[in-house]
Amino acid sequence: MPQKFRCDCPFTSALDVLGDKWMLVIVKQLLVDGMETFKDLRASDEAIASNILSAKLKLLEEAGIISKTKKPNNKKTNLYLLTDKGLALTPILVELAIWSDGHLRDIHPTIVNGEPMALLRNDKAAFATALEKRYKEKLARTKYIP
Amino acid sequence: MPQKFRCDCPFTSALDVLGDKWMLVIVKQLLVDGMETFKDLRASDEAIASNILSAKLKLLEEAGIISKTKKPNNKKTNLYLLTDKGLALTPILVELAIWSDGHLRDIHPTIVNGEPMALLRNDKAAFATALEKRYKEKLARTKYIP
DNA sequence: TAAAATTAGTTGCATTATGCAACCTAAAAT
DNA sequence: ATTTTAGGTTGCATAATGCAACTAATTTTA
Repeated sequence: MPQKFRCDCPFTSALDVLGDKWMLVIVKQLLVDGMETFKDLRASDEAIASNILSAKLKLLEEAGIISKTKKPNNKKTNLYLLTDKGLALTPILVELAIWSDGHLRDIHPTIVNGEPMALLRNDKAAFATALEKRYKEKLARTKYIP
Repeated sequence: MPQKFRCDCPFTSALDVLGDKWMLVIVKQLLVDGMETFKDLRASDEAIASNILSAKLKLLEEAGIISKTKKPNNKKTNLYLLTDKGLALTPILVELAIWSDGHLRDIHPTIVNGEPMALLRNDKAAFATALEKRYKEKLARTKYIP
């Protein structure tokens, strides 16, 4: 079924696609945590159930945010990779992390706070660019079978 | 009940608070659309049900993103206003709109596309600053009864 | 000042989304 | 040839969201 949109507002429309508990988390796992298979995503700290993961991967693919392909020389393992449309979500993720860093530590003190967070605070545009660059290099290394 | 967090990831933690269909839409209505009362929010294009609105306003207040106060000289009408923590969500909203503008028009051609979108495209930081400045001026004009 | 309208909700019930545990199939590894 | 692994599906439980009707207090109107 096609995506439903509540109205013509650009803010709201993004949330019609992305506004749930899992969509952006999965994008983050692919972009930031280096995950690329169903198994990777299942085994994450976030602990998504396999039926939910399956459903969300379908939605992400329908939305054009990820593409599903096979690992080279392997008929079993699927690769889930971000498209350009999915990579373009990087600045949103970066802003989410900045807000967490600045405004969530009081109620969630164990949020990670190492070197990468210092980089993020220091120059968010550079942080986003670095994430995108790293991911594009990974794509270039991956023998991509569309 | 206190907020539950899935893990210590700053990306995921923001989504534990904000990742649903309504939280950021309500923040947008307050920040961008100039809404401030229960009635305003109900009457929006997004058409939220009153029980859901009621529940989400409670959550937003518990999270410290909005504060509830009374309209001056009026015992009936409640004002919902963004706190600093809520105003700090502006860059997230701006990035969501940029992504919609650039990547959602193919599947949702009626997304608004006027003068404000041109400003957004041209300088997103200035756009965010202008939104925050306008809101702070509005707060200054509002006789605030905390 | 009494009646009408407005604001800010609540309540009960239906539908949809998410979560859990068990299960299945095909491919890969042993 | 057998076992293990990857990528799911299925059935059922719980939680989130949606709809329509209703209420209570305040404010406006007559």
